[in-house]
Amino acid sequence: MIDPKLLRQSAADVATNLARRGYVFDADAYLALDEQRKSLQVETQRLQSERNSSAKSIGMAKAKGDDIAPLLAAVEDLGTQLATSESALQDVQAKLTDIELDLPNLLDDSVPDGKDENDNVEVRTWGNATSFSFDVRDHIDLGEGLGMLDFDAASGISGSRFLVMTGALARLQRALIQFMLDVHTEEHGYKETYVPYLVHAHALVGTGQLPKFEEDLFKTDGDTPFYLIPTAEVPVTNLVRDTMLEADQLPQRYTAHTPCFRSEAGSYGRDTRGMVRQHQFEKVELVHFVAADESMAALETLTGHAEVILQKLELPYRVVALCAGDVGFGAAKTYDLEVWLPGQNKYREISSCSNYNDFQARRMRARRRNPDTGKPELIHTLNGSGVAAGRALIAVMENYQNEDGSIRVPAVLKPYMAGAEVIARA
RNA sequence: GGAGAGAUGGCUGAGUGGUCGAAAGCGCUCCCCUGCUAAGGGAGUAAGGGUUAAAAGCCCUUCGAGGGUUCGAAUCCCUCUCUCUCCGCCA
Repeated sequence: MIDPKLLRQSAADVATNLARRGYVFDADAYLALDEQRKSLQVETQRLQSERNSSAKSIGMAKAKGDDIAPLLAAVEDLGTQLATSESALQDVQAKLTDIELDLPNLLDDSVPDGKDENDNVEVRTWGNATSFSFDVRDHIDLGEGLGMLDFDAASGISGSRFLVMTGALARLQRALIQFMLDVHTEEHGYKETYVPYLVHAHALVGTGQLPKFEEDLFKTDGDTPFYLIPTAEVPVTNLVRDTMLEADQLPQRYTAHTPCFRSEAGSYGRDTRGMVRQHQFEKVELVHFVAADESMAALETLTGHAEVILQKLELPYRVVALCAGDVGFGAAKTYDLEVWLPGQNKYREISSCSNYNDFQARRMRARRRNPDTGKPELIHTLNGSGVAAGRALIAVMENYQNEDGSIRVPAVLKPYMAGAEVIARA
């Protein structure tokens, strides 16, 4: 959520910033609504004040034993007036809140202009596109050739966008997850966490998936439904909801491995083949909680931590700065890591690292006490994939393939694969 | 699933219809005292919002959330969420 005070004072500037995303913020309509709110609030508060003082004098009169009947008569109409005024105020405030929850975050000035992913800016590359002396296969051919990847079985159980893996391939994904968690906890100072995969709506409002993106989520039945998490970002970031942190408790870094569940509504026809886009996938997530003035530096650090994973796996990748039109709803700035996939002959997103600044913190009421002023202030939150395990598995399969369809095990994963060098058809 | 008890400020915890935004303690800030340290004494210390150019001041809201009763609700009633205890079941 954008600071409502900023919206009121600089609505035009906010509209200009959001226009870079292609988002139309009707500043005049908002300000007109806010004017309504203001006059209703002044009137409501005047009536409330009147009620409070009369209630107080009735209380004192009663304590003295005086007759309170005339006092009661004097405030006869006040109740209904107040009720009318209060409910009108509530209506307007609800409308304002709806607008505010719908507004994406302000973009950082360093975000490049652009409409969609074609306008993203390459920041750096690492490694060279893997070269082969034979015709490369994609991960589907490789996995099915090994007899370890079965989309037919999965669709029989759950339909499209699910997969079944068996044997060494299933283990390879587990190895990737273990490896990533170990690097982040042992080398990058993250605290490993285990979190719920089913969450209440308010947690998703806190991180920004609700109320706007309900159709992207899976939801259980019942009066108080659960939502399946679309990313570990949701439960992990909500660790600081409604907290007041002391200065020495920041920064904090958390990592978690969770499955992620996404309905992929609206992505019909995209990546229908293979395991690139699934309803259920595994991911290792990184989350930072930092003081306000540290978040931009933290974004660089966080991105670097995700990059280390790809470097250790010796997978070629590039870092792109997302352009204004491609930055996600709650983020102020985002770097994507794109890994080289020989099977598609292009780079594909494997990690997305974002600085949310105070956008999520405001929704969650996550604050720290400023040691200089003694006053509470919103913290900043960041998160990034470190990295998506399903897509990392694809990248390993395709980049480490042999001519006979077997797959070499990356050096750093061998300890997690009982020392196996190669995955071959059994 | 059944029965019960709870949710109060940064934290612990009093408060069961009126002058209660809320005792006390802890923590924190400032000051004093003590030749170090430990300890002691005093004062201050919730958040969000409105009014304002800004501040001061004044006002409003907030005692888990939402409704209700009342002139008046932390306190009474209803619903929900969460926590704890006991029973049952269970990986």
